[in-house]
Amino acid sequence: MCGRYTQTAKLQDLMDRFGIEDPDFELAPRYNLAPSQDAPVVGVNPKTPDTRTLRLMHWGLVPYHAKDAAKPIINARAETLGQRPAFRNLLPRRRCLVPADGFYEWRKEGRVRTPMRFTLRNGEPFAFAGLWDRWLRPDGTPFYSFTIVTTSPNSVIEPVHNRMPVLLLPEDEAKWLDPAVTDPAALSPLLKPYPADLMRGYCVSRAVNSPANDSPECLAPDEAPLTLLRRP
DNA sequence: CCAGACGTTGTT
DNA sequence: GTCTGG
DNA sequence: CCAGACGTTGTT
DNA sequence: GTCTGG
Repeated sequence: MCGRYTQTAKLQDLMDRFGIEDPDFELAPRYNLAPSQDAPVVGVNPKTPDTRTLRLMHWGLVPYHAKDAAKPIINARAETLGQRPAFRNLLPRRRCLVPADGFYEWRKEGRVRTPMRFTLRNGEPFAFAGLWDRWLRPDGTPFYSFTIVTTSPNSVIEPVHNRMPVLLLPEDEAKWLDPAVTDPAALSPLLKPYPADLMRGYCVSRAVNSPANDSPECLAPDEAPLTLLRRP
């Protein structure tokens, strides 16, 4: 999973906590972020271990060795992160936090697919665990991109989907961003399903289905599926 | 050794 | 670049 | 993830 | 059906 999320508040919090200066792009809330779009990401930069970079990156990892950007990777399985050739070199040094405050999954009932939004119960923003990379376009200009780590679902997500994105516990965010931490064995314990009792989910408008709809309408609780079943 | 892949999800 | 498959 | 397209030639 | 774009 994890092919759509919301990001309306976490940035300032992360900037404060990690001493990041104002970015050179506008901070605008996003209600329906989709793969292949640009999203703000806080990354560990191996060349400047004492600082964190906040920049817009393309959702859909294009590995540095790629010949073209034709096959972006939007998710990475936590279970095999340290083994896959494409990821094992990124895990030690190219981790990132992807700020968010909700994500969407589609519940399947027959052929009806109802979008649901999952958030923390306390409504606080959070961060997905991500990996990023830099690819060089044919013209030599850098292209920054990231992927979101997924894991097995907790009991809140499980009725809807067989995977869920990794939400880092707030107390684990600093470790995920610490360039001094390079041991996969120290990192993989962070990539667990988020505690179910701290999460909730609710149905939202089918407006979410189109990535072109990037408005607060995507956040509003919706009971529309019931009206579809109503008979005169 | 060289050639070719390097990823996930969902759906049937 | 680095791993896998042949 | 969903929505929407699914093509070629020649010319600049 | 399958790929691309958002």
